[in-house]
Amino acid sequence: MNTGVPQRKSTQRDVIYQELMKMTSHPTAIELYEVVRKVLPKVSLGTVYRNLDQLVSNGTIVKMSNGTSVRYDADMSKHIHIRCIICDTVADVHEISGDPIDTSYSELSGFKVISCNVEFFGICPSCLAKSMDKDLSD
Amino acid sequence: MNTGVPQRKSTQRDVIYQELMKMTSHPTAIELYEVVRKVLPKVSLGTVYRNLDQLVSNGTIVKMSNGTSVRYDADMSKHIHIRCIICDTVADVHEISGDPIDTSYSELSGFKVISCNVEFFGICPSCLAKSMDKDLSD
DNA sequence: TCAATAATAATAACGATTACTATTATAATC
DNA sequence: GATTATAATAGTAATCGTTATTATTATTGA
Ligand SMILES: [Mn+2]
Ligand SMILES: [Mn+2]
Ligand SMILES: [Zn+2]
Ligand SMILES: [Zn+2]
Repeated sequence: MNTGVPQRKSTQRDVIYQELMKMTSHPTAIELYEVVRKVLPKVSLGTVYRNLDQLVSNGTIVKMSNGTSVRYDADMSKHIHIRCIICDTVADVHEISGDPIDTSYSELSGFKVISCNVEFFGICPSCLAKSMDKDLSD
Repeated sequence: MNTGVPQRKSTQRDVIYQELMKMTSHPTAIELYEVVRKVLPKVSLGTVYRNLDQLVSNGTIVKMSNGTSVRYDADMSKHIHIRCIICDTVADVHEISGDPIDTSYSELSGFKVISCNVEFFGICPSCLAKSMDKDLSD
């Protein structure tokens, strides 16, 4: 078993993290699994899930969800996300001047704050174009 | 079937929305289902899911997710959320002065913006107290 | 009243995630 | 280097939130 606390070296975890770092697509566990398999063909999906959870727990990566899919991001630089409600693409918005939100808000409720996710929802340029095409053919 | 667009009157949808409005707990679909059953004992879980989706689609309510549970909120006033990573409680933070985030950030990526969710993650006062107790008994 | 069809209840199916278990890999001790 | 303890893994089964299906019911408009 593994409850996330003790941690010894693991080739699988290293590859999972390295491959995630290379990606800018905010992959799901399964999408990342397909990538990791190319390096470690015998890796199991459970190992990907377990290690992603660990990496999230110790603050090495972040995960986000819209209720449909859970996506992971190894980019810990300050940025927010926007997700297309049509195709589920997640794009980064790095051009943040100053703190996007005031962390002190959260302290009002007596919580010990660990992390924060700011996520916009909308329609991506590609899906916008497609819906234009559709409108024209009416 | 129902793809969310046409909409005629429905007792079930009214009760689902009314009961959600009474709650401040940000219930899951199943939690809300248990409440709605007390009013409409024959309601089906699928109806709750279908109508919640509809209400989200037309902007009447919002949903949020941390990857584990999807929760719904009928409170559309400007506020953000903080969720306990231990017990999954979601609390409101209403004391927002001005916009918590600058919506213009998202426009940089060419998306048509529809909504935004700001969610903090942390440990709630109750779970903090419990972890204190635990530490003492070590 | 009557047709058209949106919405529902009941149930089956699906799929992402988790749990389980025997085996393997790691790190510490001797 | 051998021994030991146990974290981590691969493979698989089980779980469970959500969707899909379908026959039936309710709503709306003519
Ligand atoms: Mn990102
Ligand atoms: Mn709220
Ligand atoms: Zn899109
Ligand atoms: Zn808590």
